[in-house]
This record gives sequence, structure tokens and C-alpha cells, in this order.
Amino acid sequence: MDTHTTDPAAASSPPPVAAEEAPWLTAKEQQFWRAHLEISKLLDYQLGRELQPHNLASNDYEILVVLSEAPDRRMRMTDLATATLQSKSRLSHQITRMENAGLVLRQDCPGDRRGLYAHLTELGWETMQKVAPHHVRSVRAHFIDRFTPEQIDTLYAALAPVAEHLRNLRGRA
Amino acid sequence: MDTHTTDPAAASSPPPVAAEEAPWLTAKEQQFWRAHLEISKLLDYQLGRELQPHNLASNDYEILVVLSEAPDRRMRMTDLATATLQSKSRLSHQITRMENAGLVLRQDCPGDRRGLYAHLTELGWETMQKVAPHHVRSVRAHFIDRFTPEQIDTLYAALAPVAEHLRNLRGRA
DNA sequence: CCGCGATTGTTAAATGTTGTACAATATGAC
DNA sequence: GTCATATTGTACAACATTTAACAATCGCGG
Repeated sequence: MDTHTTDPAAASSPPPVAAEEAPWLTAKEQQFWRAHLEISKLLDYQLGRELQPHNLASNDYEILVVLSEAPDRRMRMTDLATATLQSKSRLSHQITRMENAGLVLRQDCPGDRRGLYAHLTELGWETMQKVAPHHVRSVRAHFIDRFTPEQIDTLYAALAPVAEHLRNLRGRA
Repeated sequence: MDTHTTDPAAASSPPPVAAEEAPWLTAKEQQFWRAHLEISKLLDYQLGRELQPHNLASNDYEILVVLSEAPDRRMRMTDLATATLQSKSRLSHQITRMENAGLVLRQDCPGDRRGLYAHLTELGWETMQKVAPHHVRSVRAHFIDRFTPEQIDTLYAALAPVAEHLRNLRGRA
């Protein structure tokens, strides 16, 4: 999960690259890349950790958020899977678990007898309401509030096209 | 895994927050936060995908990188677990798998009869050499080359302190 | 209306991960 | 030296994810 600037272990010169070019990362690029990786991992870890006292995993919380924002607080399984970037199989298991926890309910889909809605229960909604403020606090404490408003604008401007690119990739993959 | 600016589903006003304050994210903050989340997930997914043809998972690749940069291309299990932010248990399984694949070898530790080294095999090293250029290309194509050099400097300057913060948290957690 | 291909969601089995307990060994106080 | 305590890595069991196969249903061309 990383790349080199320096010779990987003092044994060989820049390895033979196809033909195009040998695109090792520069020192700055590498610092940046590693910082990004580190933040991704650690932030995920920390937010999950701070969700634990509420008996929720990050995955659970994400489902709650998406459903709570959906019209009628429900969503088709496939759409929910797409929205949360999970496989249908994984989502199916996940919803089963959350259904057992009473957060969500599977609901038949009127127009399409194959389909199902995942529907937020009252408990699910209340849980969302209860936990969200804590989660926002975590997000602020460990991420958002560590940038100035100007930085946030700048960072978003830089990141948005990358997000767009990756979203497109996923689409046609 | 997200937060709200808008009323979460047109049902209640800003939920009752402890006392401190009600720190919902502003529109800009939320855009930024969601972009960050999306990039983390999708980039991880895409890089893993492009590693697959080489019969490596992201986790495997990360181990190869760390070991290949380590003195003597080996590292104590615990240190490796720390370096890759995994639990000792998980690392143990992971190394077993990689050992079966011939990429790595468990080696007794002279000074400490409890300890073991995970040692990169010749095959592991060659695999690293072979795969790294492809991986770097992926990282460039989907991330690094999508920023200007100035952006990279700016982004790194903004991210570095956050990485530092999270690293410290982890330390004392 | 028929029938074929695509879509929906689940399932079973293989694989990966996590949490806890454990045996072996080291370390330091006395 | 001897004991108590900490550290190292593994093992087992519980849980989560992935992969592939599947049954049910849709929807459209003919």
C-alpha cells in the first residue's frame, strides 16, 4: 500500500518499467501520499472507535445516515448497496444484522415483486438522532476543525475532481 | 459514516445536543467531508482492484513495502503490526498466508526466544520489484497526477498536522 | 402471449478479521 | 536467584466479507 522514492532497499537502481517512463513519486508526492493513506486509515479507526460505545459499527452508522436521508426513510436494497459502495451480498448480511438489532426492516416492494425496501424503524431513527451529534463532534475534533475555512475551500476544490474521477471509474468498472 | 447539515429527514429541528453546542457541519464542510470519505473508499477499492491481476491484496502489498524498506528486509512481528496498523492477531494470520504463498518467511529471533522476524523471501522481493511500478502508475493515475505541484504542497501542509494528531491519538489509546 | 436475457436479492462455502485467552519467555525488584 | 509482571506471538471461536451459484421476477422483441 505504498510507493517509493528512494531505492527500496539499497539493492537495485530504478526497476525496469514497461516503456512509458519510470514514474517514481518525488519526495513531496510521497509525503503527501503517505499522509493521505495514514489519515484515511487512522480516521476510520478513530471514528469507529468513538461509535462503539453506541453499539454501532461504522458500517451500521453509514446505513442509518443514508436511510435517514432517503425519501420515506427507505431505499431499495440495490440502491442502498450502490450508495454505500458495498456488494449486494454484503449489504444483505448487513441488513439482516441490523434487522435483528431492530434498526431496520425489510419491506416488500409494491411495484416489483423481486424487490425489497430496507426501511428505517422508529428505533433506527431515534438511534440516528441520538448518535449523530456525537459523531459530528468526532468528525470535527479529528478532522474538520483542524483546517481553517480557507483550507477547507481549497482542499475541497482540489479533491472534488478526484472524487468525480473515481466515481466515474466505478460506474463503468 | 456521515453527518448532516440539513435536517436529516424533514422531521425534527436540530436534535438536542449535550450542552456544549450544536456543531452541525456547514454546507462546505460537509461537501469536503463527503469528498474525503468518497475518495478514501473509492481509491482504496480501485488500487486493490488494480493489484488483483498480480495476485496481491492491498494488505499483502503493504507488508511487502514495509518489509522491503526495513533493514535486512525483515521486521519483528510486533513492529510490523504497529507499522501497518494491524492487530497482532490479524498480522499473524496475514503472515501465515503470505508464508504459504512463499513471499515471506518466519525466522527465529536470536536475542529473544519469544520473538520472530517476518523476513522477505527472494520471491517476495522480486514480486515487490515487479509490482511496484504498476502500483505507482495506479497511484499517479487516480490520485497524485490529478493535483498540480502547488496543490500537492498545499494539501500536504494542511494534512500533515492532522496525520500527526491521529498518530498521537493512536499512541495513547 | 412466449421466451430469453437481464435484474433482484439471498444463500452456502470459503476466506478474512477480531477479540480473548494462552504458553513461552523476558525483565526488573528484591 | 526468585518472584511478580510485562511482552511476544499464536490459537480458538465468533463474527464479517467475498465469491459464485441460484430462484424469482421483470420486460421486451417477436
